[in-house]
Order: sequence, then structure tokens, then C-alpha cells
Amino acid sequence: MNDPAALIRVRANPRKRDAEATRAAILAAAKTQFALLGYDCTALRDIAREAGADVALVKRYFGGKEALFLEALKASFGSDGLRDWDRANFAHEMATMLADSPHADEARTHRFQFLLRAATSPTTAPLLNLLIQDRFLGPIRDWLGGADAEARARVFAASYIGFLVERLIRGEALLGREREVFINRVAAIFATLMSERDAPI
Amino acid sequence: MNDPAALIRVRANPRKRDAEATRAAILAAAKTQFALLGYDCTALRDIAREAGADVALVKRYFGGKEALFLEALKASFGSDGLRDWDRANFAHEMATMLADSPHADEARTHRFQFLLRAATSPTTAPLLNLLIQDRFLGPIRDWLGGADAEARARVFAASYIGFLVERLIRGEALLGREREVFINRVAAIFATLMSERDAPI
DNA sequence: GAGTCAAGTCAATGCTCGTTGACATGAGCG
DNA sequence: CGCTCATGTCAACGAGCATTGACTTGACTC
Repeated sequence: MNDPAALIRVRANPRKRDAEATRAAILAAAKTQFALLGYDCTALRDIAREAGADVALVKRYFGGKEALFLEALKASFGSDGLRDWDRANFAHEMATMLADSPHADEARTHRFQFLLRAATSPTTAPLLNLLIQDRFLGPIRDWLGGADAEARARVFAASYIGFLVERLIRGEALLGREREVFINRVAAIFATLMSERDAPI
Repeated sequence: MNDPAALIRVRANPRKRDAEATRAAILAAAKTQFALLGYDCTALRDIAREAGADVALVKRYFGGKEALFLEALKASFGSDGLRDWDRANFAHEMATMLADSPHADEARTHRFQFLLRAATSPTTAPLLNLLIQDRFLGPIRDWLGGADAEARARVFAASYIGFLVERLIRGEALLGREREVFINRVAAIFATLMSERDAPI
């Protein structure tokens, strides 16, 4: 963003006339910008410049700002993949990741930022209810399984969101004993939620 | 917002010329609008209309949009008051509140929305780091006390944020067994974090 | 009641934005 | 080569925004 090198690269090395490549470049730039600035603060002109294309092409290829946003949103959520996690180590690995810097986990941070910005913008928030239900709460519920999966999934999702927000605000990795304690406590929360047994009080 | 009755009321019952009252009305309207729409989507014109005042008065009394925002932000955070909670029942009461509808807890929801919107807007996010540290993480750390209060406060704050976000997205109260399970699980998380003993795994 | 100054109003300015349609260009085909 | 049409460029429009300074109005003092 505002990267003069990028501009020079674009100018010096223009794409051959290729509609598909241009469309893809615009979509990629849109994913970045929307995640970084949110819907309302992102200008189509910036996306176009970032993609080395003209604003008019955004309209031609996507129809408009809102349509571009929706496509970028859907493209950013190709099933997060709780499936792939090893259940035995999940709680500890997840807690460790949450203790580390968000920069160490670019892809996830990026997607989460996109979702968070979209959920807190009054313009785009209404578009999100279904998506969150379908691609977030639903998969977590199925992955947890067992008794009261719905309620446990809610607590799980809420905790997860909170930890991600905290990591985003914190901006850097935790260190030393604070890191250890953080990881233990967070892992304990996830582990308890994965268990069907009701929580001990 | 967009309340014709309010407009009529304002027109029919104009304030007597009173700088202080006008200033207060603008500030109150700003708190509402910024919480509802976030900094970027809020127009000074709307704030002024809501307050029954003219846009130019915003500049006269506050200096500009950003200054007004900062004043509204500070005015919205007069020490949340963890102090006042009864420690014995805290976890369960807090969990119950989080299971209920956000509309049942107007004031807190309102303030939290303000903070969340402010934290996710690229314009205002930089202004928040210090405020969050001072008025959120700090008080929680002091309230928790004991060993590793810093790390526990982080987990506590993150969980709390997550539950508030979840409640905000959910929009309505939980019912029946789902509500019971939710409350138990959430209360268990808070209770564990309040305890100095390291979490059981 | 005339004068004064704070309080409130108004219109204009300059900016950014999404959108749009007219125009230029180049690659591929006959 | 010359035609053609997809591809890319450009300038302009209209709306909405914060800001600004000149203007009007009303309450209070003498």
C-alpha cells in the first residue's frame, strides 16, 4: 500500500492484455485492502492502483464495489479447515499460536481481520450473519460433536474470536513466564470445551 | 436515528440559547452515533441533526470531528467498575448476562460497541492502544491480583471481548438447555481465571 | 429601548468517492 | 495488411463529506 516500488514494477512490467489475470489481480488487491482497511475506508481507486489496473475495469469485471466485496469475502473463506487439526494436540497448539505474534500467522490473521472488519462495518455487517453461521459456527459444532455441541460451539467460537482480537491488539508475541501461563490457561479453556463432560466449577 | 418524532420534538421545543446544553447534546449524540456506525460512517451532519444543532457548532465547541470523537470516547469510559462486582457471584452473574440479549444491557453493549468500532477502524485504532491498556487491561489485572495476574488478565480480557462479540452477533437471548450449558461453561472459564491456581488440564 | 456580544444559521469551498460512457489500443484472425 | 473486438484508458459527473467564514438572531446590560 502506497508502495512506490510496486507502482514502478507495475509500470515497468505491465501485464499483457489478459482479462483473467487482471480480474485475478484486482480480486487479490481487494482481499488485501478490505482486510486492512475495511469496506468503508477502502477506495476502489486504491485497489485498482494496487492491482495495476484502472478503476473502470473493476466495474466491468465485478459490477461494482459491493459485488467485488462479496466475491472477495467468499474467496477468503474456503473452509478454514478445523478438520485438519490433530485433536490430541489441538488445544496446546492453538494456544501457542495465539500467544505468538499475529505476523507469524499471516494467512489466518489476514482472513480474521477481513471478517472482523466486515462484521463491524455497518454497511457490510448485515451480509455476514448467514456466512458466519454456515462457515464458522456450523463447522465448529460438527467438529466438537457430542452433547450440547451447539452451546459448546458458541462458547468455543466466542473464546476463539476473543483470543484473536486480543492477539491483534497486542500485536507482538508474549515472552517468558507470561507466555507459559497464557498458553496453559488458554489451552485449558479449549480442552474443557472439547470435552463433553460438563465443566468443573 | 432517522427518528421523525425526534426532529419534530427538536423543532417544536428548541433549546433556549445555552452553549453548555448544546455542547452536551452534541456530545451525547456523538456517543450514540459513533457507537452505532463507527467513526468513518458517522457524518457530523447526522450528529448535529440528532442534537438539534448546526454542524458549524460542532467545530466551534469541539474543534473538529477527531477532537469530538476523542472526547466522546473518553466520556464513554469513566471506569467500567469491576470494583463493584461481588467476587463470590461474579462468574455466574457475568455468564448469565452474556447469555441474555444485548438489548437487556444497553449501557454496557453501547460502550462496548463504541470501543469495538473504534478499535477496528483504521482511522481511530491507533488512538486506542493506550486507552485499552489503561482502562481495560490494567483494572482487570489489579482486580484479579495474585500470581501471574498479567497473563491471567490477558486471557480474561480476551475471553470477555469474545463473549461480548458473540453476544452482539447473536443479537438475542439464549434459551432452555442451551442457555444453561452456555452459562455453566462461561462461568467456569471466568471462575478458573479468577483463581490463582493454575488451570487443570 | 439601544447596544453588544455570544449563540446559532447559512451558503460556499475544496476534497474524495463510486460510477459512467466515450475513447484509444493492441492482439489475433481473415 | 486491414478489420474487429476484447482490453485498457481517460475525463467527467454527481453525491456526500468536513471545514470555514460571513451572516443573523436573541438575551442580557445599561
